[in-house]
Amino acid sequence: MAKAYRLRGRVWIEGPDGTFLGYGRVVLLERIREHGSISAAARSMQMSYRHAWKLVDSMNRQSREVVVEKSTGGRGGGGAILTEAGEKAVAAFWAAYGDFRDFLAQRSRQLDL
Amino acid sequence: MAKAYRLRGRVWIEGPDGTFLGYGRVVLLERIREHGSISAAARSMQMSYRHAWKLVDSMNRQSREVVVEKSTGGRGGGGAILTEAGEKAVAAFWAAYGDFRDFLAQRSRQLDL
DNA sequence: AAGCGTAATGTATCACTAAACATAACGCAA
DNA sequence: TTGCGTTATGTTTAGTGATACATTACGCTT
Repeated sequence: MAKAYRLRGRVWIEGPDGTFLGYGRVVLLERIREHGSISAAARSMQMSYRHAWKLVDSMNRQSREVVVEKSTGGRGGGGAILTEAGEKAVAAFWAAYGDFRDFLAQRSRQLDL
Repeated sequence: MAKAYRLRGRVWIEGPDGTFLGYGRVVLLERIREHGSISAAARSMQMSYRHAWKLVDSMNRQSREVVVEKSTGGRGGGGAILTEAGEKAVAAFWAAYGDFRDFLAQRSRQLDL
């Protein structure tokens, strides 16, 4: 039996200005949908708010329609919600990601070294 | 027409001790085959000798049979050659890499955002 | 014995990214 | 008007990996 080699990798969706969606970004979007705010989403995944905010800003700037709508002040201090466009982006990424996982698994089996 | 999004990514072959082969490592192996030494190979791709040596060492330690045979001293100061096992490893990586390129191209076309 | 170009390593510096801090602005509620 | 939790940003501080330097070992050639 061969040494346990396997094919691994990463994929992301890129726009004209660099990375638009990657694994971490998509998880962040889902956490925002779940928690209703960028700060709570960041906390839930041990990410600094600063970093999370920048990622959301990057995604919003690269998307035709914003993926996250933010509000400041008010009851609870404000918050953020995932838009329809955001939902669609998340789904598109997971679809590609799932196929990629399949590709890696299949190709790992074919490795002969 | 949609904004020009595309799927991008990276793949590598991983062993029990981390990365075994990646794009840069395989190019390095090919340069070693071409130039006959680690130092000349490193120079040819603007890589520091230090780094190139570490990569070769990592690959050799992770492979059942070494991928590069090195000799020190002697006429020309020594050198390095790609072994048969090395050739096989290079070929295996390019095969997976080529399929991955196809996968990305195909999936990029299917992206609807 | 001396010289050459390479392998082999240790140490230090630089570059880039992520994380940590530190505030300000905002708008509703009490 | 004060307080609260969030968005919004600037600044500073690690942490990581690549790069640069510096040195030794090696073995053939002349």
